[in-house]
Amino acid sequence: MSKSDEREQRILDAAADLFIHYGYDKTTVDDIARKAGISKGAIYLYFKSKDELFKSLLIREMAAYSETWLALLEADPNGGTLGSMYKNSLYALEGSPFMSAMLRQDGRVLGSYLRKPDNFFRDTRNKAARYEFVKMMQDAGAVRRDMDPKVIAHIMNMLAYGLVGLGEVMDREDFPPTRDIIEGIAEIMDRALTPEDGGSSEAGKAVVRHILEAARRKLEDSTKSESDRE
Amino acid sequence: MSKSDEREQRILDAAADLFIHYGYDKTTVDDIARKAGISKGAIYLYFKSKDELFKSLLIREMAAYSETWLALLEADPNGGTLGSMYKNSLYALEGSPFMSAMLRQDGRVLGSYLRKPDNFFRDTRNKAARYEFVKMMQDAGAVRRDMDPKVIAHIMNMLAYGLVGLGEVMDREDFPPTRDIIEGIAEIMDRALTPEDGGSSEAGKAVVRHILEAARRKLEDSTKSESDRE
DNA sequence: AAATGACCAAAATAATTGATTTGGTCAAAT
DNA sequence: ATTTGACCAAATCAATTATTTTGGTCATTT
Repeated sequence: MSKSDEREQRILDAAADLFIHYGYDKTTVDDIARKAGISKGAIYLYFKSKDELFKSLLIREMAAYSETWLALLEADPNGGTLGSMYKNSLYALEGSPFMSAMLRQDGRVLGSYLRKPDNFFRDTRNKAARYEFVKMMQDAGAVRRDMDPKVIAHIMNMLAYGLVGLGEVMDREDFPPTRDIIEGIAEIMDRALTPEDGGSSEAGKAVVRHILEAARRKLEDSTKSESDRE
Repeated sequence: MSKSDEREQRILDAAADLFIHYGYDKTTVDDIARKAGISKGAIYLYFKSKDELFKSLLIREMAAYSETWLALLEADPNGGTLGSMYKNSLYALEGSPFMSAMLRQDGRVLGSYLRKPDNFFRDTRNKAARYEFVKMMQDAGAVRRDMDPKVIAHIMNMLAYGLVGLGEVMDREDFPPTRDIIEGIAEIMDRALTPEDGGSSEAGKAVVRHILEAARRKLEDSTKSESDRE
C-alpha cells in the first residue's frame, strides 16, 4: 500500500470514528483533519468533498462487511447451510456500526446525507440482493422449496432490521447477549428451512462464494466509477 | 352501554382517526370535538386533558388488540401451537395502527407525547410479557425446551418490530403480501420450535387463555386507577 | 510537489419580535 | 344538569436580523 493510500485510510478511519460518535452533520472536515493529524486542505487532496468522503467511507465499510462475512464463512465448519450463512452475515453486520446505521437509516449518524436526492441508499441495485441469495440457495438444493423465497428473504430482512433497530425502542439492558440471539436465529432458520435430506452443504458454499465474488466486483466497479468521475 | 359511555367512545373514535392521520401534535382538541359532533368543552367532561384522552385511547387500543388476538385464536383450528399464537398476535398487531405506532415508537403519530417523562411506554409492567409467555408455553410442553426462552421471546420481538417498522426504511412495494409474511413466520416458528412429540395443543391453548385473562385484568386495573385518579 | 491554514461565501444557528394557534376554563345558554 | 363556545394565558409558529460555523479554495510555505 502506497504512503498516499495509507494516509487516505487514516482519514477514513478518523472520519468513521467521528461520524459514528457525533453523526455526519456535527462532524466537520476540520475535526476529521485534526483527528487524522493533517491539515484541512490535505483532505481535499484525497476527496472532492465531504459528501464524497462519506460515500467512500460507506463503500469501504460495505467492502469490509463483505470481507468479514466471507472470512467468517470460510472459517465456519458448517458454512454451507442457510442458517450459518445468515448467521455469519449477522455477525458481520453486528460488527459494523456503519452497516447497522445504514440498515436502520439512522438519522443521527447519516445526517443530512440521508436527505440528498442522489443518495447512495435509493440505489436500487442492492435491493433484491437477499432474495437472489435465497433463490440461488433454493435452486442449489440448500433450502427447502416449499416456501416462497421472497417471503424467506423478507423475514431475513426483518430479523436483520430487528437486530440493529430494536435497541432504539427497547431497553438494551434486557436484551439477551447478541451472540445468543444470532445463534438462536441460525438454529431456527436451519431447523425450519433445511430440506429433509439435509441439503447440500457444498452446493451452498459454492453459492455463497459466487455471491460474494459478485459483490466484490460490484464494489470494485463503484470504486472505479468513483475515481473516473473525479 | 350508557349514553354517556357511547359518546365517550365516539370521542375516542374521532381521536383515533385524527391521531393516526395527522399525529398527536397536529390534532387539536377542537378537531376532535368537531369530528365527534360535540363542543370542545364537552370533551373535558369525559377527559381531564388531551394527554389523558390520548392515554385512554392507548388503553382502549391495547384492549382491542388483546380482544382481536383472542378472537382470532379461538377461531383458529390449531390455535395451540406457538406459531399460530404468534401468528394471530401479528395479525392483531397488523390490524391495529396504534399498536403498530406504539411498537415502533412512531414520532409522527405519538408526537410530543413520546417526550413526556411519565409516558406510558416506559411503564415497565409490560416489558417481560413476551418472555413470560414463551416460558409458560415451554413449561406446558408446547415449545421445545432446548432453546433459551429469553432468546425465543427476543426473536419474536424482533420480528414484530420488523413487521411494523421495516416499511419505514424499505420500499413497501417490494414487500410480499403481509398475509404471506405472517404465515411464513408462523410456519418457521412451528417447524423450529414445536417439540419432537408434536407438543400439547390443548396445554398451549390453556396457556393463552390464562395469559389473555391476565391481560384483561391488568387493563381493567389501569382503567380503574385511571378513573380513580380523576 | 506536497501540504498548509488564512480566507470567504454560503449555510446553519441563535436571538428577537410579532402574530397565530391551542389547551383548558367557566359564565351563560339550553 | 348538561352542554356550549367566547375567552385567556401559554405555547407554538413565522418573519427578521444578527452571529457563528463550516465546506471548500488557493496563495504561500515547506
